[in-house]
Amino acid sequence: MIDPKLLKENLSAISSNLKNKNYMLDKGEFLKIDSDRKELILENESLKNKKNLLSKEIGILKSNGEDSTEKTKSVEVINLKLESIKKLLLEAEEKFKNLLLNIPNILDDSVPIGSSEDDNKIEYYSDNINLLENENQNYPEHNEIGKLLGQYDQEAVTKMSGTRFSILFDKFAELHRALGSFMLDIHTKEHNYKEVHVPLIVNNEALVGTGQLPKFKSDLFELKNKENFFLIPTSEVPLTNILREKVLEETDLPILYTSLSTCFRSEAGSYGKDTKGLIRQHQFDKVELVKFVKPSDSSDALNKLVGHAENILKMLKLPYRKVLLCSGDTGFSSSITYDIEVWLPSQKAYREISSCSNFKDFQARRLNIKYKDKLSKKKDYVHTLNGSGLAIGRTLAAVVENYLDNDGNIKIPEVLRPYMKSEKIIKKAGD
RNA sequence: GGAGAGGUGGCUGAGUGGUCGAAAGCGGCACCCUGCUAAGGUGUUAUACGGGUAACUGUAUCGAGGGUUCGAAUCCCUCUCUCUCCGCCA
Repeated sequence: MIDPKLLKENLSAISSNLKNKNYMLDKGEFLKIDSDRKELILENESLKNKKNLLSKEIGILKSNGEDSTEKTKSVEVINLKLESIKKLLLEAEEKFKNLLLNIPNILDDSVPIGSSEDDNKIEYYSDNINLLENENQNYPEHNEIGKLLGQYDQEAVTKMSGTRFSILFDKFAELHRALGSFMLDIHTKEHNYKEVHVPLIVNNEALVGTGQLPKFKSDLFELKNKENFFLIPTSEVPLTNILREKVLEETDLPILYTSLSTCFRSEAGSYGKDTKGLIRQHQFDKVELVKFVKPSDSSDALNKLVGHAENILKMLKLPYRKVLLCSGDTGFSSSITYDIEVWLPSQKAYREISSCSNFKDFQARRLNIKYKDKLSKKKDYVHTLNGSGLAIGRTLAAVVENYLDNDGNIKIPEVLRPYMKSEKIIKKAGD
């Protein structure tokens, strides 16, 4: 959530900043809602003040055995007024809050202005270590490879769950598990994150806190037989909500959490996109990285976070590039976002495999997560960041496609071999 | 799922209808005293939001929400969390 005070004081500047994110702020509406609310608050408070004073006087009169009916009547009159004001105030507060909850985060100054992904800024290409030699050849897609190898069966899963789900067998299943373990091990042992096992179902408030709600309900799966329950679209939600309503000591920071979890997305509005394979699923696994840091550290923390995601790709020797998203492509809650895109030979394209964002105080404000400054002892909102480290299904696809050899087998990346019972090659089915 | 007990400031813990934002102690901070990392003394010490240059001041907050009342930490209802016991279960 945007700081309402900041917004009010810098209305034009912030409104033009948000315009770059394709959000049109109605300045007049904001000012009106804000002043209406303010007026009601003041009236409410002054009436309560009168009431409190009178009640106190009544107490004194009564203890002296004096008559207090006059004053009691005055309070009754005030209470009637308060009742109607309270109603109006609640409405005004609701309106104000709704407006604020629907305003996206302010963009960082370093975000390039642009309207679509064409305006994103590619900052880095890795050495394309694994690219197969013959670039003109048509490479099979990971799902086709999987089918040939007997590890993947789209028809079977469609019968039980429908499209956008997958079933993996045998070595693919093992590879999937290995990737998760490998990533978690690197993040916990080398990047100092604490591993967390999270719930896959969360309530409405948790999702409002991280920014998925109220605006993006259609992207979520909501449980039907139980009120106010949603499947998580990413473990960012439970991980970030761990510290909700907390005041941390400055010395506690930074706090780094990582989690391997299943994620659920309705993928509404993406009909026909990425219909094959593991790229776009209703259900997928992902290792998530979440950071809570001091505001002064957050920009550095983002660079490190991106580095942690890149590290996994480097260790897997997968070709990738790093992209700074332009203003129009940066998400609702984010101030600045880097995407890591992995090379998929079959698509002859780089595809997003990680998205790393600095939310600054946007989520912390919604979740009320603060820290106490060591010197000034003042409380302030922490900054939160998160990124994928990485999406398992897409990583598996990338490994399968990039490590395909000329015989149609897949070499297991060196770093995964300890996790794969020293299997080096996924053999063709029936061998 | 059933039965019971409980949730008060950084902590311990008083407080069952009025001057209670809340005693006392501990802890913290400031100063004083003291010839030395002891003991003692005095004062101070919750948070959020709003008004005022400021001194100061208003509102809210005793797990959460609602109710009764002129007035609620205190009475009533609902929820939630913790603890104990029983049942069930991976």
